Formats: sequence, C-alpha cells, structure tokens
Amino acid sequence: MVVVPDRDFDIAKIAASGQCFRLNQTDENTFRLVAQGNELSIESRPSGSVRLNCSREEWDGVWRSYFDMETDYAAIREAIDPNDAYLSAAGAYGAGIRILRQDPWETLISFILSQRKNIPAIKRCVETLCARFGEPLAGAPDRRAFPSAHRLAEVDVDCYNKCALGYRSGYVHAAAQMVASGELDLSRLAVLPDGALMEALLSVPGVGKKIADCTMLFGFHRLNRFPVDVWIERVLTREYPAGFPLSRYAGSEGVLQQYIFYYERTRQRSKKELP
DNA sequence: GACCAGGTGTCCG
DNA sequence: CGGACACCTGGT
Repeated sequence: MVVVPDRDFDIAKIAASGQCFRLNQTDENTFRLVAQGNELSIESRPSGSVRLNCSREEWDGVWRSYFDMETDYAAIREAIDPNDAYLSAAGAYGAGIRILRQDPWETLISFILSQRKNIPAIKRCVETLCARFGEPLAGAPDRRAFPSAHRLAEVDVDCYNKCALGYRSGYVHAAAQMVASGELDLSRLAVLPDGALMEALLSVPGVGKKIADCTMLFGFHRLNRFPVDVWIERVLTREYPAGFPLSRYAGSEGVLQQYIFYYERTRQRSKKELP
C-alpha cells in the first residue's frame, strides 16, 4: 500500500474527466484501474490523500509517472488570468485532475471508438475488445489487458461488427493493420515534433483533428493540445466570443481543456439530475 | 419512432 | 474551402 498525500490528485475527478475508459468506480471512494499491464485499486480518503494497493517500488517505477506526478498542476492554475472569471472557476472546480500518461495504442483505438458515442458506450466497446482479445493480467487473471495491435490485426471486420463497434469497425481494423505492419510506428512517433505527429495520426482512417488531438494529449502527453469537441465548442461560443486566449497558456492548453470539460459536464449533469 | 450522442469522410455548391 | 449528410448502435 502506498499513500500519496498530494492534494492535487483527485481520482474521482480524473475518472469523470473522460480521458481514460478503464478507470471505474467500484465503491463510494474506491476506483479500479487497468493499465500498464496491471490492475490497481485506488481509494480517495477524506483527508484528501490517495491510497493505492501497490508497493512503493511499483509506485516509484510505474504509477508515479503514469499519474504525471512530476507536473505542477497548481502552478498551471495559478497562471490563470484572474480577470477570467469563467476559467478561474473551472480551474478551481477541476483542481485534482491530472493528465494520465496512457498507452498511445490504447488511446488511439479508444478515441477512434469514441466518435458519436457517450462515455458508457465507449467503455462498453473497450471492455468488449479487452474481454475478447486481451491477454489475462499476470497479477489478476480474471482481468484482461487492452489487446495489442498485433492481436487486433488478426481480427476481421465482421468480428468487430459483432463487438458492436458499428461503422468504426473498419477504422479499428485499418489502424491495427497500420500499427502491426510498422507503417505507423507509435514508439517512433513519440519523438516527433507536434506537426509531424499530428500528420501521422491524421493518416489513420477515422482519425480527424479532434481524435488526433485527444490521442496526442492523452496518449503522447502533449499538454499543448486543446481538443475541441461539441462541449468545448459551446463554451468557446458562449464564454469566449472574441476567442480563447490559447497563446497565454502555451504548453498547458490541454490541462485547461480538461478543467473546462469537467466543469461543463459535471454542472450539466447535476442540473439534469435535479428533480 | 424520431432524435441525439465527446466525429469523420464524402459530396456538392 | 464551407456546409450538408450518412454512418452503426444504444439510449431517451
């Protein structure tokens, strides 16, 4: 067990932020994550600290980086223009969100699946792929890892249709072919500058700017990406008719995007759930 | 049953 | 180049 006292680490908010599809609430204060070939149980405690069921070595070697603990999110929020009431509120509200360092391949496929789907539907598709094609985890054989590109390249489109991927079946199939064949070498892409990485991702069928931005932000940790989906678009129209000051926040645009997204989605939901 | 959901590719003006 | 429209599927 490891206890992380960092107050800027809120697993409930991260789980609700829509960046990760295999982080699920299992109890009032408990979450389960499958990533990095492992299963991790995470408990948020009243004190604000986080308890994880892993060894100190595993935390230091794997999860500290996965949860991006070396980035100073408080500093990013402190840089928010105090005259920007909306962004200040969104930042305060979303404090504790971090941008996870997820696997690029899993991120790419997950966001290809995400188009025209809500979060529960995306999660269902991802879990179906894992259940059918993923390898059992060494430490938890009843759970399965996200399937490799090599494995998914063997799966035919019909099979994806049976997994209820819909018209995204062909996209997943094509992406798996490209990665398994080496035509799209994700580890090589990781060292490319933003423009070249974006261009490579856009060459995958079914990947447009939004999904490429999400893959860059969540799978390649390019914190300067600012994915614009319909929710963000609404905010930009409503709150920033003169344009969002992206250049002021160069290098941390993606973090602000997550604060805004979480702020909007959570408020929307609580509004809807009122009687 | 119509309509929409964290988009993309295509076709048309 | 900008604007419509179809696309699978599951949920209201």
